[in-house]
Amino acid sequence: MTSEKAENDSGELPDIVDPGMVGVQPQTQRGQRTRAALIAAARHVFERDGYVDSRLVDIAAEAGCAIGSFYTWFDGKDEVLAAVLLEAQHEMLHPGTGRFAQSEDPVEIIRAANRAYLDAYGRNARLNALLDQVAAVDERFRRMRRTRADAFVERNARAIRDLQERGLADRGVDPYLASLALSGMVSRLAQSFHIFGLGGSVEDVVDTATRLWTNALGLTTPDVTP
Amino acid sequence: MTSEKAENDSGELPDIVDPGMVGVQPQTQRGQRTRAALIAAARHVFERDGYVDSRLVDIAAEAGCAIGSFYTWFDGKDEVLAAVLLEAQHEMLHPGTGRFAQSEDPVEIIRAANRAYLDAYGRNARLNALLDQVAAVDERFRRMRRTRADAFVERNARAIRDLQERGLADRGVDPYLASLALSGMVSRLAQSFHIFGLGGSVEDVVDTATRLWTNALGLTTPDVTP
Amino acid sequence: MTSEKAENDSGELPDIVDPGMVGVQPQTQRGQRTRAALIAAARHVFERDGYVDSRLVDIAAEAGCAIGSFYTWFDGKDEVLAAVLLEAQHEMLHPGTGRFAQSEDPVEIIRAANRAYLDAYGRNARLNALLDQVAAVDERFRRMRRTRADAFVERNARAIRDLQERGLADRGVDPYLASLALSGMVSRLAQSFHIFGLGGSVEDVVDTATRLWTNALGLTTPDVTP
Amino acid sequence: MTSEKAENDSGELPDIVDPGMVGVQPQTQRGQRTRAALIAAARHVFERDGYVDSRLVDIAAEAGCAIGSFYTWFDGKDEVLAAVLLEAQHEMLHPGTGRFAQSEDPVEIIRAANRAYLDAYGRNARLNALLDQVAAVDERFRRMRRTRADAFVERNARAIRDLQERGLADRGVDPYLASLALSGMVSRLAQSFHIFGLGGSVEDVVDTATRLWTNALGLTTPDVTP
DNA sequence: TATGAATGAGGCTTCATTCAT
DNA sequence: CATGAATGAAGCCTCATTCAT
Repeated sequence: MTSEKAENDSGELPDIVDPGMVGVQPQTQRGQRTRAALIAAARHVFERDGYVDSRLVDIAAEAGCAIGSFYTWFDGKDEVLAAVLLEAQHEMLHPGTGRFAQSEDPVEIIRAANRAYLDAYGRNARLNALLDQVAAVDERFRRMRRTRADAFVERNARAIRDLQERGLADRGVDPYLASLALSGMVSRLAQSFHIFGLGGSVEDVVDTATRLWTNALGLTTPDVTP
Repeated sequence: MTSEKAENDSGELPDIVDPGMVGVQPQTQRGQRTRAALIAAARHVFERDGYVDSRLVDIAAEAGCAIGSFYTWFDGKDEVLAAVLLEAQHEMLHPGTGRFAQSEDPVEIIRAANRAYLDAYGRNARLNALLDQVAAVDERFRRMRRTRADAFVERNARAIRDLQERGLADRGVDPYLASLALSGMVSRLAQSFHIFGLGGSVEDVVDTATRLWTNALGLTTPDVTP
Repeated sequence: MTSEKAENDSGELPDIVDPGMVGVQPQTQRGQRTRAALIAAARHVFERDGYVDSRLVDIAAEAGCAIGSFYTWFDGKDEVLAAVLLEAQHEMLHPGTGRFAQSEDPVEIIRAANRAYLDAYGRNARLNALLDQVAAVDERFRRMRRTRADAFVERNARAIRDLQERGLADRGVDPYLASLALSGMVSRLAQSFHIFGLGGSVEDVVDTATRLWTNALGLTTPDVTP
Repeated sequence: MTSEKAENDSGELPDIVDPGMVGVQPQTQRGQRTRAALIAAARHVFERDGYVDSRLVDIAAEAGCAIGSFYTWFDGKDEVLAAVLLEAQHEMLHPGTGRFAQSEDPVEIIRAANRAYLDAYGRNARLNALLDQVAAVDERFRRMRRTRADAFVERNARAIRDLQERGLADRGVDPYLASLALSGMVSRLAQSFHIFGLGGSVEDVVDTATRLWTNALGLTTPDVTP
């Protein structure tokens, strides 16, 4: 487990953004409003123009306040971005598999997790693309993305190890490496689907991902009869 | 060859960079030298500072020529980058699976392809990271990366379809989607290994990738005996 | 007393800071406290950061009050500075030579005055440096410093004239010019000693200053025997 | 001797400004001209507006070039100032006592030195004031001023020691401290005269300075007859 | 009185691009 | 072809000051 905060018993994933990184906290309602407006405006502008090409002037204008007010709450572009990501991280980290988790069938659990991941990715598609962009440019956000990815990889690695121990999954693969590979596979599919505009239905993608995942682990028997 | 997906008979992958994008061709030896020095310098500076944070001034300095000379050969930063990528694209597109391709065993062919991909990725790791970075910022390079990725996906999709038709691979998955997923999986592993510094040996990664890939397609029988 | 050179009968030196320049006088105890805290904080911040580089925000923070409260009491940075100097001016103007003044020996009187000056300068060294800094930037404080310097020059000029009239000091020099020169000399020594960190003991400096001063006026006989 | 470069045999004072501090050296005549124009313009603007209140825009405008060109040659305001001072330092360090130096009479030598100092100070009065201002704000220039002052103090200290050894000057004072005091005295007079607008003629000031200086060292016999 | 958020003019700085030699 | 100086639009950021609560 490389993430900073240990995962709790309920299977929650740890937070990613260091809250100390996100600027000053307002002490009045008015400040609250302005700061929130700035974060919303920043998300909008970032998603529209990209991080690199965005301008603080536009963010302030979109938030309906002066540029100086921006600096009342944030130290710069990177700090609002951190705040934007902090706001979005709950949604992005907890895809909400809960509703399907009651099933006993590992395959169904995996299918549910994949569908949840794809959905959550879609709801924050532009923000995910943004994080990719900014991670390519700024070390701090690269770490942030890495931490987020690790959270999923670790969780899935545990699940795989569990299946292996129960004699359900192929013991010929290292659970961590396998998780890294398969989690990456799903993440890539999500990217292709939601960002690059891969055609087809979500269900097809979920099905394929699940089939490959379970085949790979030996949970299902591939149909290879000629 | 500028078409995105065409492939010639010899099994070659298509070129990615539009040659019309890479600047002026020198008429003299002196020009030849300057232009080549600029490309080498650009690659060096890009890999060191990243595309966004690099400065033409540094590239010219590294190449040992004046900034004016840069504009003799290229129209701007993006054009040198295109030239840099053009120079590297052969290496990046043709990992050189040839030596193992003679084997009849599909598993060995896949293993060889995975190893070749990982090696090639490693030899151009920083350039790959660079392409990721720049793709996040510039549409044209996004397309370029996409084209490159597509080349692999298409090739692998054909291979999968072939295996399915020969009754060797699981018919339950769409060959294109499966290729997209599995190619992405290997690409992610390469990224983790060469860029993010995942521990372990290349062989472990190759083994895991191959095992998962072949399991997923039903080419191998996973070991799940309790 | 705002006149520049007037001196009252008791031999006191005139006040330097125009009381009309130092802001609003509080009507309540609470106001009293806040205002005093601001002055103390301002002195602290000014001495730490210098006048030019200091920020009102820091002064307010140091005083433990909001920036708005600052403007309740002062109109700006210059006004607090004036208040700071007003608080310190008594100490700076009246070095307290009294204890030695009873001596009849002119040399001893001069020595006592020099020692008193040096001591007083030291007790307010940082504030003196601050006044120098601010005088270089703001005409009003330049005048203030000038007035303060003049007070000493005038007093010493009278003393020199007195010694000349009593046949004890060299009549070949203009008393005012001589006072300007010798007062400046001692002031510079104080600066060197307390601000620039000249080595040596205070006594050495006092001795040298006194010897040179009295030699220069012919009060003592220099030792020049080979 | 605390200055960086040792004084040469001919009695020259060492340079003060570190030439490595003054920006880029032009490689063409055109660059030469622009850079020189910027230095001249900077001196003009600094002397008119003071260092703190001066704006780079004004300097560039005065030099007749774009603001970007300023940054071609200097890294910022401080660097031009260093260049300005470097240009002026020869004049300020070598007042040119030569014409009177042939006299054997120590008193006449001192008088000549004082007159030369006062003249040189006057020719660069505004620059001296500027240096004072900036020294109050920036450590680097404080050191520069200090070095310059030290050069004079050291030179005069040597002269005093020499006179003492020849049995001409009061042995009761430490030569370095005495030089510090007397050099400071003359410097203060120059300041009063040229910057603060002290009335009277230069000759009067020179006479007083010389009389006090020589009295102080015992080179002359003060007139104290009642 | 005290608070703390809002304001915005104005300075600084960067660097891709142009151009005269 | 090469050179290197000139250009200036465009962002960033600061902080004294104002103002509503």
